[in-house]
Amino acid sequence: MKDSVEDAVKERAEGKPLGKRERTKINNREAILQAARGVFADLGYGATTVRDIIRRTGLASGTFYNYFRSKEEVFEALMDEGMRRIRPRLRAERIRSRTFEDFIRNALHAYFEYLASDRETFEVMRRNPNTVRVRMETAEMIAGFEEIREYMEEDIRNGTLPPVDSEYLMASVVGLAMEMGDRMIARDNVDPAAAAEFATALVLGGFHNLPVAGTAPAASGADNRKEDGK
Amino acid sequence: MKDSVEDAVKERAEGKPLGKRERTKINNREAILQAARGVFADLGYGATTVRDIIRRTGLASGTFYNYFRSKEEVFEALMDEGMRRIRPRLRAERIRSRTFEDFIRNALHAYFEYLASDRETFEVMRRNPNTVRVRMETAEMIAGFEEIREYMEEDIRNGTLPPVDSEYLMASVVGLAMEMGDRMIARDNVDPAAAAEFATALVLGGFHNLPVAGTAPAASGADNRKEDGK
DNA sequence: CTCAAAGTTGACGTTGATTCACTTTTGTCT
DNA sequence: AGACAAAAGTGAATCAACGTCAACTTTGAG
Repeated sequence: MKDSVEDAVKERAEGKPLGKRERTKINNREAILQAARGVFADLGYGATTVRDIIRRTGLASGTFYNYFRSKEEVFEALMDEGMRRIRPRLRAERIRSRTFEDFIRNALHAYFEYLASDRETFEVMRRNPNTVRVRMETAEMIAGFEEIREYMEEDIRNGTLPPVDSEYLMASVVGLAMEMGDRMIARDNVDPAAAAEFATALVLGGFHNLPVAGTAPAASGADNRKEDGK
Repeated sequence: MKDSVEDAVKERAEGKPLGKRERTKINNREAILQAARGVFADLGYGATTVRDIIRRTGLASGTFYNYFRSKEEVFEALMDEGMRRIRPRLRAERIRSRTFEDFIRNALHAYFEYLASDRETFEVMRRNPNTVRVRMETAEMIAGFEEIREYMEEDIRNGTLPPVDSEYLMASVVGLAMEMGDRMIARDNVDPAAAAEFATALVLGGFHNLPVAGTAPAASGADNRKEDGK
């Protein structure tokens, strides 16, 4: 396709004299992913067909299958890509955060900021004529969530965080962030800082009162009085 | 199919002498939904075909289309059904709850309780060989979420809840509950009470500190202490 | 008992998925 | 440079599922 310039740059940058074969392979893969991003965003995941994707690339239908086995795999690749971009940021925030509070605040900021910047990729999950939302649990995704959970466990071990159910806590934060993120993106003027602030306040305000794992769910005074005055 | 007994009961219960025509219509629809529940749970949403569903009912392919236009519509019907079962419970909790805290606590209990009881329907969203999760934003779903948001607005008006961004708050609670619910269901021994307690503590611990809507979210520094003491 | 309306059936034409024999491109070796 | 083998691209062909519809069956009213 259009080699020369970009590729030459790429070559030089990496010091590796990529052969033309390698280059087109990369280009084709990228072209497919790019096309897919667009089609998914336009038609929604359910409605797009492999052919819709190929059509946008100009490649032959057979070629597609040299790169991906199905549209699902393409979608997976896109999600993975997104997650791979976020994870290093989270890790960075983790490193520079001293306390659990810091980490949550910084991580949420990083997440909403990222989301706002890469809108298109994630709009896949909304922009659906039929309103079916999809989320794929790719290896990268699972690993990302698990990493967050591990940070929490660390904080439990070092006492910054009470010994709560780390899976639930991770799920809460993730669920909250994703759902809020969807709404944020849907708004007219996207304000990641505000969203992050909101989420942070909610999570940090509450985590001290969480029921402590292992203990009978009775403890932690503030709540769990199941309405019985009837 | 199998009329007689059940139907007779149904008839008597409603006082309406349903004709055979009406009855089979109901039965067929139910059979399709039932079959779909099973197939979705077995194969995952993406992989199931309309014909997989029909096959399990013994009906002819054409008949399916007398009831639903596509597998999406079936899925939608299933989701709607779930939501229609939950909403009255939430509404009931709403009525008997005096404060925002009460409502949140009771609603979360109701939700996790329900989820545990109707596992199969919602396992659709997990049990996926490919790990694609789907969620459908049906009219009923949207209305349900909106209803929750309205309760929150009410509480803002009557002062039980500070004037926070109700859409975000609703999204937070919903996202948190759904994600936690998924994990809860995946566990060996499902304990809705524990899940509800966890979620309640998190939400209620935090809502006092939420940034107040309308106020400029201006400062986005590492820590925004938004204490307008109310 | 008769008949029109309602509902069911499954074969059929379409469309998209996936394969694969064949062609073109690339890199290597002389 | 030229020849050749391996890699990659191509699109016609095959296959599966979709959704329709003309023909058939059941229902219920008269």
